[in-house]
Amino acid sequence: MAHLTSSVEYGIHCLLWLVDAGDAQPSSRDLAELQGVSPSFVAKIFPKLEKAGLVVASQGVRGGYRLARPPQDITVLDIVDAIEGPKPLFECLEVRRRCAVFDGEAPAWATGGVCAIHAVMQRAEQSMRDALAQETLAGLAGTLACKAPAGFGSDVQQWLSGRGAARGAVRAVPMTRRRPDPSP
Amino acid sequence: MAHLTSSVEYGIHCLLWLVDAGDAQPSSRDLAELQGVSPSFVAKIFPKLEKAGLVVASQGVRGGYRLARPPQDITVLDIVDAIEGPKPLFECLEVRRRCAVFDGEAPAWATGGVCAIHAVMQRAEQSMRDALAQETLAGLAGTLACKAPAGFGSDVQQWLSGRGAARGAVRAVPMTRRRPDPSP
DNA sequence: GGAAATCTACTCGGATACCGCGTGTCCGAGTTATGGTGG
DNA sequence: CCACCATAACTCGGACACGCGGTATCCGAGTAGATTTCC
Repeated sequence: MAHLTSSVEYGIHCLLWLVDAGDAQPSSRDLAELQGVSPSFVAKIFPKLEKAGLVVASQGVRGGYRLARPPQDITVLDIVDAIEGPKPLFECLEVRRRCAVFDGEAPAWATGGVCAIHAVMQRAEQSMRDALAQETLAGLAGTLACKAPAGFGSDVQQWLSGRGAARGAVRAVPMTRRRPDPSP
Repeated sequence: MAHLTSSVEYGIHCLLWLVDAGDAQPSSRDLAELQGVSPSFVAKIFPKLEKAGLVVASQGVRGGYRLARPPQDITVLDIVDAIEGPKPLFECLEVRRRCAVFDGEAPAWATGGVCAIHAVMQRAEQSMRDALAQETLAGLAGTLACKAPAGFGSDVQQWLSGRGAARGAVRAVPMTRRRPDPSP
């Protein structure tokens, strides 16, 4: 985890819409246009969520994504790790080894164990991870549901269902099958 | 604060050397060469520490830096904020306002208060900041002093004092003052 | 001998290039529903 | 009426540019100390 990027923000917002999506399987494009953000960019995020086992993908014209687990079993930390990868908050450069007083060879007492500064950073990172792990998708969705008026959830469901039903329903060009050649 | 950069690591290491520097005022160059890192880069970090009131600078050939406060009054969080500036861990893009269901104008219930996702990130950041604020320069220095053998501290002091005494002591070119023109 | 003047080396401090990562976009491979076609 | 098949649109998934922030470097302004010179 480096610093929390906008990819993480998009990912969490998308997964929140999936919590109440019902039987619809919104595509990454549906979710992007529902939120007014770049469809290409959202499409780049979802493969990471799928590899981490947070969502499952369906192929084809009616395909899309749905949550792989109940929302109460998905923490914000899971999402952050899935999108940003295992990058630590702090990378120790082992400056302590290069002290000029050592004359080229660092003694064992200087290189043993974890660098004290590194240890502080690791504790801080662990505190942050603990805080992120305490919040689940279900909890976030509940908070949002309390703020929204009663009919909003079904409005969104209708919007998504309408998008899904419209896929491939209208063919721009009517089918013009080339007839088998009737003559010699 | 974004992600903890190597500037922060260099800064903390330098300040730790200053804790036990005694009366010597090491220059940024001294501290860099003591640790085997780029003097130019270290020289770029210290002005930030000075503006934040963590160190005081002395000009001139025997100039250098010393701590502005007792080391027990300088926390790791102070150093991180001084070097990285006030950047937050997470910048909310206010995606919630752009929901397509709203048709261009977001209702008040959607924009009021703090975004739920943003709130989670703020809590996580606060946990990290609390962890960083619990550790002081004095605490870190004590941990390191326990690891090092008895004579190490005075060895470093001698190294720094030697550097300081050598400054400007040997003139490469002896002074050749141009005499006032004696005759017209 | 004492004091002023001068010079040097060193310091801090900010302005300037290089590079990697994140953001954003595009295009190809694969799959499913569709609608016509023939038996 | 039913089974089959070719088509097309849509999906996912990865490969390709652009821009910004961090890393690293260099150079100028200013000052304290050391040396020299004069009274």
